[in-house]
Amino acid sequence: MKSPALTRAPTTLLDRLAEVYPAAECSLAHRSPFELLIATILSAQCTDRRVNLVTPSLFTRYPDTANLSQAELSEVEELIRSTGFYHAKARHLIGCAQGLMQHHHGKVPATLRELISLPGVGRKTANVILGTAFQIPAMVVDTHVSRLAQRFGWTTARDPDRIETELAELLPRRYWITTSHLLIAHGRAFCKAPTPDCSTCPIFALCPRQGVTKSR
DNA sequence: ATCCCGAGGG
DNA sequence: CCCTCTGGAT
Repeated sequence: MKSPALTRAPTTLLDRLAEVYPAAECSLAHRSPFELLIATILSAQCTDRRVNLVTPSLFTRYPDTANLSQAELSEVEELIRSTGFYHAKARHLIGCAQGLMQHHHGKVPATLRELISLPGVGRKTANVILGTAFQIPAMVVDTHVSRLAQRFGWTTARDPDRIETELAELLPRRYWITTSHLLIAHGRAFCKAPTPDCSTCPIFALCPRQGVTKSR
């Protein structure tokens, strides 16, 4: 069945974004589900670059779920300090590992419900895991995706859950995770809050909103 | 000073 | 819906 909304699907814009950000999808794809879970929890309010700085030593010290589940809190805190929010994140990492050991045979589950029930895993993190590690259709809605979806006129909703629903209806399932990664990449590079860099934006010509948003 | 690829808790 | 948690980049 073909939804009328699907005709609004901005395929030209997405194709162009895919050209501009060819690596957007695979930036995290090389990680195992375990490593991706850890890296995604660490990425809250923190850039990838800083996450990539601490993960090597973290994974060397705690190669798998069993090791991490028995980690000393203060030791984990020290290893991840530079990513910010380290106290909460360290507790979440260890709590996740313990949850995986107790309820999932030490492995990362592949359902939204099970993922969200892990400490420190919310809807955004869960969808990153599903879409990127398990190739299950998933729409990741973070602050970038919300902002760009609004600027592009794909939604008028503010609530992330509603935005997720609307984008999921707007786009074919196989585009969900790709679109998420492309919007995130573009939101970081040019379409920033509150003032996007429209003058150097590589997709300005295709932007449904060009010039309307206050920009530089 | 101000802002980050969030989640949990009040 | 609000607040808090954190260091680092700009």
